[in-house]
Amino acid sequence: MKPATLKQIAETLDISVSTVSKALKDYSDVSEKTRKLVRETAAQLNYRPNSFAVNLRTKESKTIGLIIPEVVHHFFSTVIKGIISQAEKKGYLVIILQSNESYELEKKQIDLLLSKHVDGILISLANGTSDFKHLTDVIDQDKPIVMFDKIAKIVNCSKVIIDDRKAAYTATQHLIDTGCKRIAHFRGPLLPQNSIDRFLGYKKALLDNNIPYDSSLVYICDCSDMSFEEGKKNAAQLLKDHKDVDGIFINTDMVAIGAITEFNKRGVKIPEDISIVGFSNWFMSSAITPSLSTIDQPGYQMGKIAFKQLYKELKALKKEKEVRPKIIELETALVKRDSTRTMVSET
Amino acid sequence: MKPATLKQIAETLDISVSTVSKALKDYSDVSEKTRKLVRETAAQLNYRPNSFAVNLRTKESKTIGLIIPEVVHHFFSTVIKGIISQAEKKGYLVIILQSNESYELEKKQIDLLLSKHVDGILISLANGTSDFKHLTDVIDQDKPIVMFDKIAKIVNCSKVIIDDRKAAYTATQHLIDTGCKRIAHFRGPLLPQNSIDRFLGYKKALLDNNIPYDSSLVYICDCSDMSFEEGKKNAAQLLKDHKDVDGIFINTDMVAIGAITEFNKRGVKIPEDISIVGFSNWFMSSAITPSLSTIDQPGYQMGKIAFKQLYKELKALKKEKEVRPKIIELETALVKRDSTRTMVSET
DNA sequence: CGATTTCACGAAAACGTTTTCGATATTGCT
DNA sequence: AGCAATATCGAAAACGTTTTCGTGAAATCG
Repeated sequence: MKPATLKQIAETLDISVSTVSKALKDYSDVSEKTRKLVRETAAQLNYRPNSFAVNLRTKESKTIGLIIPEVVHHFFSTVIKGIISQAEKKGYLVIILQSNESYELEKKQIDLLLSKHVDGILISLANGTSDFKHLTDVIDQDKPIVMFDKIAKIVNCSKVIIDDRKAAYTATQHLIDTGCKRIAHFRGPLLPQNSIDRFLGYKKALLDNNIPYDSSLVYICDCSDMSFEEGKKNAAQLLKDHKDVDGIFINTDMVAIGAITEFNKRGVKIPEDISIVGFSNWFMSSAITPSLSTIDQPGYQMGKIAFKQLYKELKALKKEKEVRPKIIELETALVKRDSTRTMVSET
Repeated sequence: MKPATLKQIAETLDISVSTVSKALKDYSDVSEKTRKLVRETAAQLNYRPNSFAVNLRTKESKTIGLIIPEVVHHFFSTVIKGIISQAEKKGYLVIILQSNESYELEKKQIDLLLSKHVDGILISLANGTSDFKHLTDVIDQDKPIVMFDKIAKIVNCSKVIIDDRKAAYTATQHLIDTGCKRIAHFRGPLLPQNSIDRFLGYKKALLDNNIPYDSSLVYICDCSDMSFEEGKKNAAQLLKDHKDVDGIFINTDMVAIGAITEFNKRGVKIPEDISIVGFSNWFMSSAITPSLSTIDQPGYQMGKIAFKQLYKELKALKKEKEVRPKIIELETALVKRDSTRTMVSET
């Protein structure tokens, strides 16, 4: 019933444990004959190496930790999928923890992972995180850590990101190119780097086009699990505050869809009265009416690449090689749909 | 740099390893004085028990495995969230694997988890799974396994589910109550139990109301990642085949939203021309226009309860107690929205 | 044929913990 | 004082593996 051990194989064949171990691992100093014998009886006894013992001996668990702000989120779950599929290919399993966008929780989760001795950590930062000691602690323990999407520039580790500023610039430029003159921005929370960068990209695009930046056109939303509602609320508020706005660049698709729903309800025509560009290319963006122009953010690929980088560092560390942090930037793309007008030059 | 061990604490205090271990675990046979001393130096040296060694000794990893058909899925990610939040409370970590709705992969994932010696397994079956040896194998190894949502009735283990048949019956009855006479059904794949049960509930509701069952009104969709498209396609097909249909009960919200999108595009009025009830109460159901009447399926709670049951069995097994499988049925609720008419009695 | 190399194997330590069992020292009691 | 009971500790085995090192036998070579 219980899985067999090396010792049991050794006893049935009347050889030593060491030889059995070596036979199973194709060491050169065991004859072809006994090697075959060992393999056969191992199969017979349904031998499975006891991973606990292997871990203890080799000091690695072949397991990595993954911390994300929120599991129930289309973008993040896509990233997760990319990570676990890639990890599995390399024989790694992944333990998922959630920070719930809380710095305190994030710290606790890191601690949990360290105490479980994962080989490395993949993390996307919580919105609330502004102190990074818990992260540098990981690095100090010689455990590789790579951040993705929501990163901290200041921490010296590998990161895989997109160029949020550039993407936001492109999005805003698209609004301008299609004739928008007065463009609002629904931005994300104040702390996270990508929400800052998207804001900056928006601002720069305005200035480059000689459109004055007006801070009263910038609305904040938490992007929590209420983002759809926030989108509706902001849209309603915007209609009250600024009747002259004819375009909005919105920090994330879910909020944008909330806004569209609100505009639809109030008879505001999209894109004629107001054009909208979202961010992420969430699945629903193509389903809503009108479909949402947005920035495509390659989640699956981001997960895949993040793991690949971690894996590289894992291997390097094993060979005692020095690893230098790498910043990997993934390409984004503007997806033009029905929530923005066609380009003037295209008509 | 490297974490301290019991031995190091013992040496600095010039006592034995055993005493240190016992002091840290509050054994009664160590004096208050040394206990305090040990705790202090442990903190000083930043001691962390080596989980590999603990695992080996105690034969448990405080880790469970979770296998789901698809991570990028609103319902499942909600379940995942319920599971990890509950597991964390009890000091368990969870390793997530994906079956991609493939039986072969599912088998492989189970094997992976067993070889990693997880303490128990939580699983929602792949659509393709019709043989269950890989699951009974787990039970035979005395590892607890509990299924949720997509289960196999035949396997003798705990399950947490909803009453799909009843919920589908309620949904269909709601269509009838609001005046629908000819009701179609977009069903899920043929194998999974819940897709079967939902179909049966639909059928029974018809018969109980003396509406003849017409198999040509039943459309199948895979519910893969293309379900939105499938919804559109089925809706279009339905319009071609049966102009007289005035209500549809749809296996899952995503497909229903696809259908709504298609109907909207073709000018079919919902709920006047065709009423629709979905299944799951996916977030977007309340966002789409018209908002979708649906069956609320408590994903978060399902995850929570599934883990709780597994935890119970884990504890029972530790005490060598016999555990008898338990079937836990969660309540669903009909959520009435704008895709169905108001009840005749309510007007 | 003696010396050296190669081959095949085993003994044993090590990883860091937990737990049983015994040993000493202290206390309480008659 | 003598004895039992209790408090406090340590030695050591065990969990199952990996890996180093040593050893004898066989093979090779001059």
